[in-house]
Amino acid sequence: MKASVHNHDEALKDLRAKMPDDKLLCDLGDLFKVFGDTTRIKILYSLFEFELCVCAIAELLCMTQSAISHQLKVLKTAKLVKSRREGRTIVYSLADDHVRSIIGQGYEHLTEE
Amino acid sequence: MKASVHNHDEALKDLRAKMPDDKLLCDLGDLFKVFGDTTRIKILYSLFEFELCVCAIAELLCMTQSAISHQLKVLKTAKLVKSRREGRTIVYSLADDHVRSIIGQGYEHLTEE
DNA sequence: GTATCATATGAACAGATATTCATATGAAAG
DNA sequence: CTTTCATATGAATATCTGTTCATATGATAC
Repeated sequence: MKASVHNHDEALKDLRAKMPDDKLLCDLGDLFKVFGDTTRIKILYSLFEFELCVCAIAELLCMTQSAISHQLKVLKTAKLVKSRREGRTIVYSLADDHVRSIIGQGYEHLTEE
Repeated sequence: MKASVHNHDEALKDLRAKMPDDKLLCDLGDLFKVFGDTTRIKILYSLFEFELCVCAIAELLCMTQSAISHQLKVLKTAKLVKSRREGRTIVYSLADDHVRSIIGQGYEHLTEE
């Protein structure tokens, strides 16, 4: 695992102490992985203003109900969306404002200069 | 592509007009995909305070120089890190503050309640 | 009850991706 | 100019992931 000869032990000793634990970093990666798919980004974006039922999202994005349902499950597991039954349809909405913030930051990074 | 019988054309007509174009949504997904890997998150985190050379990161994360180099290329292509030559080592640092903001928002989402 | 509508789910397959290994590049030291 | 050090890169592989297809669940209407 020794990748080099030159020494940075002093710098690394300090850094190692400050690094968050593996579990957290792993969870962070997993969270962003959820944002890292065009379909899921589109679903989240479509829920920015209104809540929508599954088939509305499917129709909007021109995709299969099954595909949307699978992705909604991923989003729900990550607590990015929540759902509510209304008769026989199930209505999804954003879970909280972090979704908007995170996407907003990403948007800024992309559009800036 | 018709996924249902019940009608939401009025709601969708409005929404369709407001959706950002596909290219942007795709780019957003691609950006978050870069954050969606534990190794890359660790690399970014290790650069939060100091700049580091490739072999320092490899040593810190107990990974191959090659693996780190490959991931640094991904991060650089996404403009999340920048590099500078210094003698025969190459020193990497965060490209801008969006990285910290985005990771910070993710962290909040995870640790909240 | 039975039929229909809305959604969920499991298995399977195709495409994407992270690491490894071997090697190439490129700078400094001797 | 040869050697060594630091990094980059290409190909190969094993793993992961998103969609599809078929089907199950669960609620309403008749």
